[in-house]
Amino acid sequence: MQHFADALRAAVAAAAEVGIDTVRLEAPRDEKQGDLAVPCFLLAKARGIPPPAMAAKLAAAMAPGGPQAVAEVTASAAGPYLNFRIARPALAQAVFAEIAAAGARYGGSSEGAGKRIVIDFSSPNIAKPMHVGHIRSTILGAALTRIFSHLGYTTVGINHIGDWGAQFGGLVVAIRRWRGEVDLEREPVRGLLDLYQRSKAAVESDPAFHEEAVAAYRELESGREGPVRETWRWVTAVSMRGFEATYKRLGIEHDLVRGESYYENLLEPTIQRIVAAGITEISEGALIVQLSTVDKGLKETPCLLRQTNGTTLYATRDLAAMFQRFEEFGFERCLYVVGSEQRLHFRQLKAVLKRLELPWEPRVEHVDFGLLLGPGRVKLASRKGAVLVLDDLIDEVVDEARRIIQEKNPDLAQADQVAEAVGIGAIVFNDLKRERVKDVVFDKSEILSFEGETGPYLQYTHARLASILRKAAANGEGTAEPDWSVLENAGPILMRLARLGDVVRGAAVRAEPSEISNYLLALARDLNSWYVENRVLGEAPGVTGARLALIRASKSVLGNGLGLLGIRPLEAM
RNA sequence: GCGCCCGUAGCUCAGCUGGAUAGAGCAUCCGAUUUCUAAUCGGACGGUCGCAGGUUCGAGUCCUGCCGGGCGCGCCA
Repeated sequence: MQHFADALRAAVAAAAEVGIDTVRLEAPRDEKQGDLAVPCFLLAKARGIPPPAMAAKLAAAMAPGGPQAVAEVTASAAGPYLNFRIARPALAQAVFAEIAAAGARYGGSSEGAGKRIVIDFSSPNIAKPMHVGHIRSTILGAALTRIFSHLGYTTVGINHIGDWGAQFGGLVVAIRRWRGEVDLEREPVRGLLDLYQRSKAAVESDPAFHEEAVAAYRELESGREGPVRETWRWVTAVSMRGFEATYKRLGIEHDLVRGESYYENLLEPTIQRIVAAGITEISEGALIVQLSTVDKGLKETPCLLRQTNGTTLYATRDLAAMFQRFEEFGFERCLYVVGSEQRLHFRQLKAVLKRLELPWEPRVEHVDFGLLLGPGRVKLASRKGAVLVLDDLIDEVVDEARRIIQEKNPDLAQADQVAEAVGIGAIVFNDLKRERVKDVVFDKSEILSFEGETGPYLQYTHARLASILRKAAANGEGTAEPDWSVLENAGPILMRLARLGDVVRGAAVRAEPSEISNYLLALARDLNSWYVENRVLGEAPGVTGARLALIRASKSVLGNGLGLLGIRPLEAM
């Protein structure tokens, strides 16, 4: 397919006598206008003729037998536009050949070979179960990891779990005092959550508890082995086991699990390094870096590295982690998949890197995303009260999927596995279908609906394509020489199939998986409409052959795209 | 007050680096199943692209101002 685009640009450049870079090839809004088009405004200006005249002149030059004719392509002028239509048989064969040759790699490339992308995602806090507030980072980060891998990058997914901080002093004390009151054996995660919440309250209301909590945290920070550290380790291990189970369900893996505690010993060297650079100052007893010289917007918000009481802060730990990551991985990009409420924080970190004059500062990116809102657009706060545990949500959606399968396809084999995949597909797609920056209103009824622009819709489309292929194989159909002329009406699908690589690349550049989601929705819509009108099986052998080739290629592309998002393509549902 | 983000159909959103009559899904209404899975498909209804200027041959897209909503703003993470 690419060779058509290249040939067309070259031909237009030659016919218009301009440099190839001034020729912009784009997809017309309306398919009827053509497969590709060149608006002739700029070309006309360069040559001093009116745009419609330019378009007409180019169309003539590119007519069959003309000096710049491109094989299999018809050029026509429509006002100031030059439209191209690629002959369907040639287009179909080129696209299908590419898809078949690349297989699971289709849509990918090797452009990232030898380059590393660090992706910090999910990063839940220990002692609490993962709740719905964590799904965005988790699902976005996992999708980005797959997208970059598909483009040949070496990805390093890091789970920066929150396993450090003063709150663990309180938790340790709560465990010490009340461990007999909750079931830490059978339901350790829920038990810990209970104790965690009680410790939060106790720290505020009970001065004695507060004092003990502070002492416990100091003990933890000291690095000494002992009961406090042992308890903390146990909490970490229990929590991680819970997270791992959820990740496994979602098909998500991290390459490294490095909590905040990992950087414990790097904090002082990090501070020393920044102090040595001479950019720090003491303000109101705290060690800070002024940022206004590199970012005017940060005039009133310097970066705090050390509190008056001597302890470090969030920013200190993140800076330590950034330095460490750059030294260890020499990343091409380092992505932080973290909510947009932390924009200021990351802007500050980048400003510190700028003040240090580190050339790799632009490679650090905050891949931010909008808020998760509850019904009525109120913020779904994790600290107060009832939050929806992620596993419970998954269970609920999977149950609904199972119910619908029972209703629509009671004879389906392996219905439980399919229900799991459909339920998870619904949740994952719900989080990837909109632009990252958009807030997500957590609407359970929407997640439980499997109609319209949903993961199950895409999986259903895929399953139907699979079903047609299965039946064709069983009938021994599709072996005849395809009659490509019957794909005359499949132009939009063919052009779309050809575009996956561009879409994946764009999604990577902008760290925006929704671009793939929207592409897949459009592809599925095209396909569902198409095969209603174009019967595949039982037609003349050449007709069936050509249509089967389209189905096969489409299934492959749809499957690849779903895989990138983290949704299982299903053979039946 | 300052900084940043968002503002397209009743609701939720697409609209690629500005380009040809602004597109989907949901909701509402009508229709399609003797044939490849109706978790589908077709049709109808529905839009001064927040407002006002500006740049441009051309602006939903770029610039400025305003309005509305949200997030954040030194010793939490």
